[in-house]
Amino acid sequence: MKRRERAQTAGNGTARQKKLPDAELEIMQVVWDCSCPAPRAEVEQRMAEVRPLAQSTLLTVLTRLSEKGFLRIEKAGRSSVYYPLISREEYQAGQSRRFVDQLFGGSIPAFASALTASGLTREELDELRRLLEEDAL
Amino acid sequence: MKRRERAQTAGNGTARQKKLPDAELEIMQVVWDCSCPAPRAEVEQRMAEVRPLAQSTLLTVLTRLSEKGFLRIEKAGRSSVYYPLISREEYQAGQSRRFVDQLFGGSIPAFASALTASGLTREELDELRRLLEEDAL
DNA sequence: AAAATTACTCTATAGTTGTAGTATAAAAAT
DNA sequence: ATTTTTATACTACAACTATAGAGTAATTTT
Repeated sequence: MKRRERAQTAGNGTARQKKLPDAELEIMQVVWDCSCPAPRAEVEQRMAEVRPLAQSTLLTVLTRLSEKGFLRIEKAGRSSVYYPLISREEYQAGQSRRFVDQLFGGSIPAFASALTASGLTREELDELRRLLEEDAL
Repeated sequence: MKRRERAQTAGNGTARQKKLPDAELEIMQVVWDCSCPAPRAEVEQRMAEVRPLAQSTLLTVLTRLSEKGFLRIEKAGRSSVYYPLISREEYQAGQSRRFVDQLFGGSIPAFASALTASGLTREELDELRRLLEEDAL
């Protein structure tokens, strides 16, 4: 059984944005937290604070992220730097859409109920409502 | 490297609810759509409408779902019926929480922006806001 | 220049997911 | 009782994920 070839883009476009597995997302988040481009040392250091991983593991995952088109790895002097090829915000937006579609079949009422029951506090829900209102302007 | 044993519960509780992979979620959705308990024939038929799969594939995934504690499989006469051990609403609520935490680090403003930029229409966003307001009562 | 350090690549392995062929056992039909 | 049908279980396997050890090449230190 052959499966899909890896998209080289990872970008959004009209096609469905691919979901990153947990470990890859975690590391992508760290890269997004870093300066851009992100020097290897900074990625490594921040990662160590979040969740210690063998260096080779981190490097392996970064390579995968670049194969999937989420990062570009570039040599800067002796060491590497990492350019995110999709912004955190783009990824978050794309995944939000996917989430509503996949889990709720696009139903906004179902989504709203789930948020209400999700364990978010009343304050957080109020804040969300308020921010949606602002953003609507 | 040994990895975590499968939780037998799948329920919510305080512990983090495990995320189902795409194929399993798709089938779980079909089961939720069925009468409860869901007769095998009904599951099979509805699944065929959504996305045709070899019968053995469907059965394999259903078995996995039961191993993960999301379903109970029971014999009813000659054939099986499936009891969801977690409701669709519980699952949706748990995953919503996980989503906000994992992707936005719990940040409501980031979540709100992502929704705004997600491609949901203005009407859908308004509806969401309205429903959150209602639910807050 | 030899030794040590650094930075990375290659290789490896166990577990997960997606998908399905084949065997087996029970029941129904002839 | 034999054949056919059903219903399910067992087995399989390739791609994907999580994780890391070991090797290698370049750079710095002594």
